[in-house]
Amino acid sequence: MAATGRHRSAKLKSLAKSRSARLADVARAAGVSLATASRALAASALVHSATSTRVQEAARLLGYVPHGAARALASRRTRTIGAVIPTLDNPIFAGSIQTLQSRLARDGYTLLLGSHEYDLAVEIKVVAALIERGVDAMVLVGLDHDPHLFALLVKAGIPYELTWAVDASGFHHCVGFSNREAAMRVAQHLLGLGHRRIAMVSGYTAQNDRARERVAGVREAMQSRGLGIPDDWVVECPFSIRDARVALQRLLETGARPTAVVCGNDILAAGVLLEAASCEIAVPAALSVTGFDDIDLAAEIVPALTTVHLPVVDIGRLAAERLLARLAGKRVARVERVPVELIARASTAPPAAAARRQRHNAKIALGGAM
Amino acid sequence: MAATGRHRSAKLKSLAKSRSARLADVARAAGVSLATASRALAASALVHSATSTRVQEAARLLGYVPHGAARALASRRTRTIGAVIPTLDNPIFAGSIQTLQSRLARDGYTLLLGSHEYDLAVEIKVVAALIERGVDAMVLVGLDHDPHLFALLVKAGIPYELTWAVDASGFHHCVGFSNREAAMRVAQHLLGLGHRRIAMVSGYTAQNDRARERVAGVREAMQSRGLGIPDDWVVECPFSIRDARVALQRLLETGARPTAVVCGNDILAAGVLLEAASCEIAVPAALSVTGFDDIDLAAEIVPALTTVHLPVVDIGRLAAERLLARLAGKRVARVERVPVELIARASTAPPAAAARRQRHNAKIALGGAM
DNA sequence: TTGTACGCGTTATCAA
DNA sequence: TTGATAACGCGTACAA
Repeated sequence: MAATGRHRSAKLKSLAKSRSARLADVARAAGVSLATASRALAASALVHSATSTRVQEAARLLGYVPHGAARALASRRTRTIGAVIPTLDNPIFAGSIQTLQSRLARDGYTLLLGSHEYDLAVEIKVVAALIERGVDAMVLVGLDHDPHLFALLVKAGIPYELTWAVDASGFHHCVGFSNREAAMRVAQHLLGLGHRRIAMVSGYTAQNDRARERVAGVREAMQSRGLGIPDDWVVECPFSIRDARVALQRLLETGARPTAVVCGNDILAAGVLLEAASCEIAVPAALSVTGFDDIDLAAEIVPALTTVHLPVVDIGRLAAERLLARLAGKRVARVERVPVELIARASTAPPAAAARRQRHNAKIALGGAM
Repeated sequence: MAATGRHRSAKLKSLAKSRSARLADVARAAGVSLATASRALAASALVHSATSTRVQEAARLLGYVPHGAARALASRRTRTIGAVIPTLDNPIFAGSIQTLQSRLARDGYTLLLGSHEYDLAVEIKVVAALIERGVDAMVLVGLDHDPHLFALLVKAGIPYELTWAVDASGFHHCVGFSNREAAMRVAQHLLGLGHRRIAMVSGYTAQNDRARERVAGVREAMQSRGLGIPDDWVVECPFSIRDARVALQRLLETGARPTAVVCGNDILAAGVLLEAASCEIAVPAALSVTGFDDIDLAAEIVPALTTVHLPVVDIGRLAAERLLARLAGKRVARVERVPVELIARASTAPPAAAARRQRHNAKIALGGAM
């Protein structure tokens, strides 16, 4: 119906009721210049409070909504932050993105989301797309990335935070923890219980530093006791309950049976627990099982899962706050470590042999001392 | 180091090696005008293929990245789509967002994500923020929204799709299914098994049409058999395993015990199953339990959960494709229904009394007929 | 098929 | 404290 911009008559324009108001309309209504209107709405201190309220009022009356693209073009920032994660199909990433998004929204920032399903070739394309969208900053997961990815970010002058891991070199800004040390603690817990025959069910380690470091951590803890893990006792599979069940089957087919299975995350551990149950392998009596992440299910499943608690919410919040601080020109420590904690629950116990030995020793002790 | 825009000398500018290339640079390098360069990169048919390749090459050499904001300002579209969901802390939303995002990315669109944690007052603010960001279209969940929300979208001329439900009035574009009918099917399954005493554990229904319709569906199915549900047999709680456990406890405290519990989703059902196990209530012998959604866990938990399978991936994909089609000027059916399916697994069985009766009848039948 | 020139709606600079 | 005006980088109607 109404003319839509090709006709430039001021009178027509004021009649085209559907055209949404822009800053010029607000300025005219408030009887000030464009510049003053802009400053008033930006809550700049340089404007007289009377004019400021007049402008605010005019904006409210006209239902003025700033035009993001125009603002971005002029100010050279979009108030938009990109996050690229492996997948949303994992409660820890979903939870941390959730927090990231709410925290950013509080400061007027919006989250642009991308995911790559554990394919780093996809990841760099997603990153490029977000850069083109003009994100002011970016959140990534882990240390493994396409070699050109950081060059892209640096060239575009985009600050970024790596999450869920810490960069040993201290070169990248990051907020996370040492996956290796956390995994070592899991292994030490099992070693302390008397386990010597430990197997693993892990996610694919090829393009995933977190998974790789968790395997390395278990290996390292065992090596320091002169122990090792046979290659066919480290089974890699996708992060799903079903795949983990198959993985346990493969593990059990290797002949010799482990007394404990360390899993790369709680999803895998849930699969191992369920498969053990359906094979009538008692957990923890005949097999100890550990997870990683401490998702909700871990505490509720039977038997409750021994796992490593990760501060999912803190990671999202800290990533947001560190980026907001940096965008505001503040300095932050390059590396921010968050605490992780081993939660010992019912899925781990001394191995059967050790349990017998312990009972035996206890009897002797009782008989001797008392 | 280098001058950063305050100095406008062309010579200085060409020396400031870090300034990223813009279209003018590409055009100059290729020896064409701005317009031709623009068209060549837009893969317009109007350009000679030789010039086109020349421009592409120049762009590649210069590492040219289009400026999203400038492009958006000139073209009046951002190639960005907003999605606002209740929470990512639910595998069905996470999964469907995942698909939505990948499908959009395939067509060069990026996803702007917001969530509101089941608070519609928050939702409308998030929507307003996305509109200001200039999203070309929007995806929402369900039918319950702030009354002003649609006005906002219409005024901004933004197409949208409602998901996970169908609008009975046929007014809104939507892709989903009837939550009421799906819930009726669950109830009919239980009624068919012989259950008459059915209770419910539901999410909060106040601002959530999906939850409300599921409760209504069960009530409707029972009423058509002259049955009902006492008010204290419909317990509402947050969507978490822990809260569902508490809900079942409250249900059992009401004195009379139901023979079946219909849960608003699989998370709640998992909580009910786990709590029943820890109370030594045999499922399904002493209590039947149903879920809704068919998340991964449903098929794996013991006993495997009878639930309604929802096509999570299809909903995300269809929402994306319908929106892309509409943005391309094509027409799509206002309402797109996706099929849902009752999956009967091990968590449901005839109630104990009915089971006794059935065995009894079977004996008589055997004795009489053979 | 290509080029010219204007407009997109803001912010920021500079002068008043 | 305010105003005039020049960017910001690109798309596209129109002319050539």
